[in-house]
Amino acid sequence: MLTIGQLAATAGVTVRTVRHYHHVGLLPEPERDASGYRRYNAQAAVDLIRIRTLADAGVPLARIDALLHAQPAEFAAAVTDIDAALQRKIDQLTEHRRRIADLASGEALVLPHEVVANLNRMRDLGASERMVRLERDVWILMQALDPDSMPQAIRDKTASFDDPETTRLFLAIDQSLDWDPHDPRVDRLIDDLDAWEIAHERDSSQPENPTLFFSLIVEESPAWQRILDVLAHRAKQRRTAV
Amino acid sequence: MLTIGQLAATAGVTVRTVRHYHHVGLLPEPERDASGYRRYNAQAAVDLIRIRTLADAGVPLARIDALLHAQPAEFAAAVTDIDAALQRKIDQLTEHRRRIADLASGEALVLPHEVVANLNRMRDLGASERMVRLERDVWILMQALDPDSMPQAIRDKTASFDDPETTRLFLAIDQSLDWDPHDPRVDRLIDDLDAWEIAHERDSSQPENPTLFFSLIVEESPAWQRILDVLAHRAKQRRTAV
DNA sequence: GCTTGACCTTGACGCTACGTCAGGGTTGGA
DNA sequence: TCCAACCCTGACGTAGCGTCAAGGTCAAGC
Repeated sequence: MLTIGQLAATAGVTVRTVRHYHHVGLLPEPERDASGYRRYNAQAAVDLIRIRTLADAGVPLARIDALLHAQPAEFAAAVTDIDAALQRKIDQLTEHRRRIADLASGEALVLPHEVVANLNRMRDLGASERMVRLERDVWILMQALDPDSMPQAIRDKTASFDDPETTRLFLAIDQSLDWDPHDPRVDRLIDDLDAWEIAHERDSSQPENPTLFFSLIVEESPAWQRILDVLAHRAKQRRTAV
Repeated sequence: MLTIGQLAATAGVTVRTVRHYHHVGLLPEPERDASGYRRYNAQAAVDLIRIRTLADAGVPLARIDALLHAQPAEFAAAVTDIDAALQRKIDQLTEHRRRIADLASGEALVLPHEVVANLNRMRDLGASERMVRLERDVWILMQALDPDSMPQAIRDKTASFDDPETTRLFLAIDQSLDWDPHDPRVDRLIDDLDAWEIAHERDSSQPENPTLFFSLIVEESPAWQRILDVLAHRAKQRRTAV
């Protein structure tokens, strides 16, 4: 007669594993001796070894019992089924590895290379890290909410760096984030931006749902709360006038 | 401001997922409105999307927070580390698939082909299913406890089928399992087996720890309890005489 | 004003296969 | 008699949420 430790050693598992199999009903509870110790016979050792043979092959515990008593045809079907499940998991993990490989740097985080290049160009132009992060977050939101408009938006943005006036405004925006909303410089910036919008009205393709983009910026800066409000108001007036 | 459902939809996850991230501290709890509802700003949406980008790539949740704030060098190191962990899992599952493929039939369960062939030959000779199962279990035990002696044991067993007397005894053993221990046929069988043992004493390489094998048989048959006892007694006397 | 359906809240169990204490009794050899 | 090594039950932890349960809130239609 074997104790639980001897049985476990025979099958190459831990004592906890044997008790777990009792708990889930995979291996029947044996008789107890006078002190309450479990006592196993040789058949239990054989049963446990057969269970481990399947478990070591990745068969879920819940299916092992049925498999041990299955006819060859059922057995083969179940094995095929389990093999397919294993393959699915492997495919999933392989996909994870592919994606992990794309995560070259923390900032990139699967943003297109052109966007990362644009962000770096912003840094070269003297933009603050805060502005770069804000811009990055806008791109992240856009990719999640409106991925179809990404290619055009990227082209527009890249082209904008070739226009000195746009670049100048961009840097002014960066500076203005910390201004008081009623700083007179804010009013001058609004005028400049309004003029710029009129000049570039042809390609004013708004995102589908601009609310989140706006709030992302507004959350960062009270001045920009006012700037966006005033600009929206003026644009509305223009449309009404027409 | 977004409700939890809107936030979840924005990032393509379930509400439960967002709450889970709050619970583990991955995403900070936002302000509540008058009725106790969570209210999120756009930054929360960006944060959640960044979290999911990593999670979708198989990064464990516990490591995501550190990764989001990591410098490029740390980030690259962590990514390499996580990639290696994924590869280990893939290798493990691949090994499972290899083993699963070996489980051609329930009876085989990774017993060597020669053993399965022997079991089938036993059936052909007229052995009962019970005897076949008993023999199979002995092989299973031997493979677990004393795999080194398997090849020789298999050769011996295979050869034994070519000896008519051994085969006759084997079938007699099968019959005897259900006999009463004091049936006179048991005594004649003991004499026959004793004579056989004497004739084959040269290759009596006992297994290292025969206890489990004996008990496997004894558990099945009271008659065999007596047979093994008597045979062991006689063998001991012979050794003493020498 | 009332109903109804969709949405929100917290709390808690379930899943997989055990690992790992905690707290306490049993055995066997020195 | 002591001590190490073993046994017992009970319960929490793991990873990442899914899925009730039981109840409050909101917005729209009647």
